[in-house]
Amino acid sequence: MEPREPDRRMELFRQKCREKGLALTHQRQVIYEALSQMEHHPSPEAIYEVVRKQIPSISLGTVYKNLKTFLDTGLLREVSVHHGTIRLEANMSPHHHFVCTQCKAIMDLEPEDLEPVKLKRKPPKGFRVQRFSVEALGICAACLAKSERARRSKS
Amino acid sequence: MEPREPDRRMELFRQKCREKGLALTHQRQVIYEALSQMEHHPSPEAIYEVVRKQIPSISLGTVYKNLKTFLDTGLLREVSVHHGTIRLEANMSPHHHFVCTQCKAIMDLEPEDLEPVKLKRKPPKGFRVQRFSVEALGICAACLAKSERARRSKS
DNA sequence: TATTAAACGATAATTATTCTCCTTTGTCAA
DNA sequence: TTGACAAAGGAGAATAATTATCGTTTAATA
Ligand SMILES: [Mn+2]
Ligand SMILES: [Mn+2]
Ligand SMILES: [Zn+2]
Ligand SMILES: [Zn+2]
Repeated sequence: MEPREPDRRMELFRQKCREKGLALTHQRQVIYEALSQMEHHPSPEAIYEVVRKQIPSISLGTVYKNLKTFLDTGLLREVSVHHGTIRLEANMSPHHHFVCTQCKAIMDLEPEDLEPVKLKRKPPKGFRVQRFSVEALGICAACLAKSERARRSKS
Repeated sequence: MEPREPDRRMELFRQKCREKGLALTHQRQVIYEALSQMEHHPSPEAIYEVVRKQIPSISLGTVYKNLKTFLDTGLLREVSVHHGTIRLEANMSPHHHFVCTQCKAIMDLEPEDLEPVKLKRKPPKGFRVQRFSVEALGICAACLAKSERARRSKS
């Protein structure tokens, strides 16, 4: 992300790990630093290829495990909101979606229910925008009720 | 999609198949009809489970093959834009993305470069929206150049 | 410095998807 | 109608992405 100040970024990372009770392993630091220097929103494999140059013995499993841990503790963000199985629809009219991040339920969001999406500036050099996809991410009624119930039974 | 007029919908489907030179098999019609009656933006597995009730001998491979064919011919839409491998980033500040649908390249779209995203109406009953994800889908400069070159060498 | 839970590495297992290959079926011309 | 043939289907193997298992190593901390 910030190309300058890598030391500060890593110091924040170490602090966050301490806060969350995560052991500060060499692997974790190299994985996090590699990802934060990559501008391309990489896949685990792509991160693995970079990290391997510094720790040739690291395993792909370790990369996956730590990326998951980092996601769970809010150190990283998943760009690909639906990266699981493909989801399809026959409704070809332009529209958007509500997506429950827990159960992956998808509901329609009609374009007339949304303020028009519009760029204020030009896209990156040479990029041709064809359409916008808007997703309202959140929690559906069913999942909300479920987590309510869980919370109540604990207290 | 339209709960009424299933006959009209299927007639349009058959016409589209003829146009595109796709054989009108029983399997294809059942798959398409099943999907267009499902409101839930299903996965191939979910479609398979429904279709199996009408054609118990159908194979999952056939479902996958035809969904792909339908996507290629513009009969269906893929809701999950990035359904491949997971993509990550360390940049936790709220922002959006440009996504090349060919090579899956992802570039940042800063929120100040976009008109604010806002719902005009309430979300579906009980749904709690946490954030919006906006993706400007299109073709990146590199892929555009590549397809230009391909087109030119053909003519 | 010794203890110990957490993390690592190797590898097996799982899941989603695609491919291969042989059989069946839809299309189209006669 | 029917016959030829390419397209499509079915079974199952193969591949890709991800997760789980388990014995070994390491970071935390007393
Ligand atoms: Mn939809
Ligand atoms: Mn980004
Ligand atoms: Zn839900
Ligand atoms: Zn591209």
